[in-house]
Amino acid sequence: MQRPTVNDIARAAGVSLATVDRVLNARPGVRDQTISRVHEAIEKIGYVRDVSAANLARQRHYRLAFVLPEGPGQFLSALRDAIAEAAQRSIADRTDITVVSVPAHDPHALARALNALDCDQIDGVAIMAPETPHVRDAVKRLKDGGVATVALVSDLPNSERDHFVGINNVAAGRTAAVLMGRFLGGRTCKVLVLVGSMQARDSIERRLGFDQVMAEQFPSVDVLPSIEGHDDAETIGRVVSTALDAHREIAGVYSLGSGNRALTDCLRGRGVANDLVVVAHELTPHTRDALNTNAIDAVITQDVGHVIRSALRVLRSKSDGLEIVRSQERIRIDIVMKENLP
Amino acid sequence: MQRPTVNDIARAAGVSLATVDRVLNARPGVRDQTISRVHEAIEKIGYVRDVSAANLARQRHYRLAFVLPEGPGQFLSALRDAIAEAAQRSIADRTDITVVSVPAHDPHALARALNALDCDQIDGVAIMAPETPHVRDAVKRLKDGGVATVALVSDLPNSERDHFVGINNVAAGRTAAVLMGRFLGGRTCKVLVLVGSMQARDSIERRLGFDQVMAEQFPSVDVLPSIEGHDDAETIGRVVSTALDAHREIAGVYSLGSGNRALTDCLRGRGVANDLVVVAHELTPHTRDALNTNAIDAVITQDVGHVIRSALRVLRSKSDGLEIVRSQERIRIDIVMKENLP
DNA sequence: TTGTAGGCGTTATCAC
DNA sequence: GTGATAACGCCTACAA
Repeated sequence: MQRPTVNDIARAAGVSLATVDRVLNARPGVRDQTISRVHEAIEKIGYVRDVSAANLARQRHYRLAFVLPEGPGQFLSALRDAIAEAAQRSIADRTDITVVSVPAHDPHALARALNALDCDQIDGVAIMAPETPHVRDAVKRLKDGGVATVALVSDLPNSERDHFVGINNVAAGRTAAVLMGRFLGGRTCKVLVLVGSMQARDSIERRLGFDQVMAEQFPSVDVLPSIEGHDDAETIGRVVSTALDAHREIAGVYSLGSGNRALTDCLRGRGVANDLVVVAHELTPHTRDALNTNAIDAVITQDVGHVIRSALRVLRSKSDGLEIVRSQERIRIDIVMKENLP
Repeated sequence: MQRPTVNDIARAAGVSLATVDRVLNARPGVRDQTISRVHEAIEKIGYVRDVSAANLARQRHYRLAFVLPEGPGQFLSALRDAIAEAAQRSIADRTDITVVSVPAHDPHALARALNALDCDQIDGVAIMAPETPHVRDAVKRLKDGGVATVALVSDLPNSERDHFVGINNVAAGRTAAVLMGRFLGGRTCKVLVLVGSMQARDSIERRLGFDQVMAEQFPSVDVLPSIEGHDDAETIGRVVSTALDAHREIAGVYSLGSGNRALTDCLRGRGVANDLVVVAHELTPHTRDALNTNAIDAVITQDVGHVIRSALRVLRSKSDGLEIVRSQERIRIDIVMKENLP
């Protein structure tokens, strides 16, 4: 009652191992008649290829790289941690993972880093970066060099990446809006929107989705123009305070980038943290803590572990020329509140 | 620049392959001195065992079984589908999966099915069933027979199961309550609670968590006693209608079991589907559809794919006597609304 | 067009 | 205690 092997096929079809292998791997040099005989045997005894054994024999190793922006930020550290953990596990799985860090907000350094990747030394790359012409060119070079490429967290829609691993940010913004609107409970009021920088496409998309839903479903809420915090604690404190002073009717804050620590500090400092409805993105130690203390009401996030594991699966499949199961690689938009904190 | 193998260790330590293997697998019959010599070599050249090769040589096969209640129900079908998909993928992974269906609500049939499992023919079992003394005994028998056992979706806290794969239902109920309370927006009103049968421990726990939060945070909402639908469409329609007639102030419905199809049909029939705040459990084609048509406002769910894959990982690890990474096996409480529908 | 033989990294069964 | 040596299921020269 063992699982059938290539030997069983060979015997059943009355041919040799090599012929079976040629058929299995669709290699040339076999008569059509023999091919069908082998296929029949495969069907009949229900053969399923043992992938590990195949990879072992093939000496297949996957050399993958992650290109990430440098800098702090708890989301990035979480991503790095997830990569480190995956790398640890993957080493037993004939997969070597390298992390390339590039200075943030430096398109040229990014392009240099991407162009420094040797297509012959690498099977796949996951890139987290804003899209620029340089990046597009670099991705094209990788593709031409036969390297599988995925965009990570932030899509590169106009580049020839093989896949995007991350959430739909318009939908994420819409989700934030529904929570905000419903938590505000139909009040006539204003909502502050805090953003890192207006440039980032993620922020633009989230804001877009947020505005759509607020306009459609919660017309009594006035969504103020975005204020930019530039990922800087002091700046965030200042602009948020200024806005709160200017608009007394503010009942909610939507934070769609990083800088949640500075935001909640500011709100706590003014003693309004528990009164305002605050919706933020990305589950980090800070936002987790803020949920626990009711300074943030809901967090929209994506599971970084899933993101990384999906990227790895996709890169391996693509570099083998296999198709992926798209449904399985869809990253979910998670809603986290104090009560369902993982 | 290849990855080091057992041969490299053998050469570096000046011993044979067999000795290296004995050390690697902690088998007896090696001098302490030799052991440390080998360990040093392993450290020095940074060896990591190739799991696929090991499994290949070991001829290890995992024979796992899922014991599930019979009957319809979209959650169960989703679970079955997920198992089928996992089985499909696992066949290439030396794992054979069997599904055992037992009549629902029949403790003796369940016990018989569990006792029919041959401990020598099976490595692990995942059980989805209510806990009874018979089940406890059956689980004990499996454990004594060296079979790994996990409880699936519904815990068996007093049995000697190795692990529970599923969500904390008290927390799930609390999550439902926060959404319900906040979506009701501070109104003074009543909430209907619909349950399949009051017996199921999942339902009891969810109701418990729900009541906790409603009492603590939303005292203006009156949560009515549970009404039982017994998973029967007609019954559900009747009891829900009766309750709605009896209490005009009902503004929300919490459905904590199955029967969501009948519930939404009833609400739609009365034309109140869009006015009431409805929170339900488990994402199925019906609840998905109801979210899209605004008949349900939020669904608390768990990813069945994750549940099954986690169960498989845990069963494999446990049957190898390995410890699991608990954090990685934690199933999340997912909140799904129309806007973040996967 | 087909077959033979050896090897991938690990484990297991023998001898010594 | 230790070491050859033959599997495991598959792939790939090289022969025929």
